[in-house]
Amino acid sequence: MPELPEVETTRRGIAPHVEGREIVEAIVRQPLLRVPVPDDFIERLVGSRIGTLARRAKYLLLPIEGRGKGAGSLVWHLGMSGSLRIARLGDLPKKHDHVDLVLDDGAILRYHDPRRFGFVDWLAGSLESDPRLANLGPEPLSEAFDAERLYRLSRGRRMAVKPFLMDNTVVVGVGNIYASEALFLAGIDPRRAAGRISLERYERLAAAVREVLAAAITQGGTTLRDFVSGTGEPGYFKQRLNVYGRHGQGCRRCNGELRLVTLGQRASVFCPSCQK
DNA sequence: AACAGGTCCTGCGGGC
DNA sequence: TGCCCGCAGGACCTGT
Repeated sequence: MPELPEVETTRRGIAPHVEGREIVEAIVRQPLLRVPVPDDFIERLVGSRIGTLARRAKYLLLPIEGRGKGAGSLVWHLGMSGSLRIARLGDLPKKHDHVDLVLDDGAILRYHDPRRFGFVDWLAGSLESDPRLANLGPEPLSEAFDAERLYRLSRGRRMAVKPFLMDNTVVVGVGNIYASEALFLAGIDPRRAAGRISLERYERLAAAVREVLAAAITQGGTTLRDFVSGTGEPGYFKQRLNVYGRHGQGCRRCNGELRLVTLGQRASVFCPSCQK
């Protein structure tokens, strides 16, 4: 479900409700997520306080200002179908509401994830000490991400540019929706070999990635089925999608029929006349 | 019944 | 031979 804009929307939505609050109760209804909820999850959290939320790639990071057992962070990933939102005492958990953190003002941070591809894990040390976070590429909205990087890392690579753009060691946070959209905006055929794209065209692609992610964050993310922000609202970027999910329909630029192909096991929609 | 927003692992083939 | 890389395919799970 969530790519970078949805995770960032979640972070912004829940932050005002959880930062600085003490966790008074932790409830784990289903510990078997992609990574099992740690055995000492509850004892680690109860009585601790939540610091300033951060995001790295599609991971949400919740600093835990621990007491006896020491400080650390929760690393929370929403997988394909996860969402974190604020509930109130008395809001009964629904099916697939796997984890609750009950806060000292009665708010509840509630994790919902039907497919259970997401997880919440405890990280005792620095972010670099977690292998999941250590080898990530740069944030797409940071200075470290630019065309020169895309160009350099792609030389000699025969894989299609779309899966290349979705490689977390190249740049983080770009999933199937926004990779498709950025390639449309840049006018690049998603099937083109990554190593055979010029620096000039990567300039357009890097700009398109930044543009589409920033616009999606502004719109509160993309809601395809069930994504909701931390406060329960859907995202409105779906109305702005040019290609994702629109195969068989007309291109918004040339009105030609959008085509569907599979690249790296993922559906990929593009306009054969606008994307070369 | 196929397909869905994401990672993680295995295995193969090729180059050194 | 052995090791590393790039890449493809499958696995994980439930809902529609």
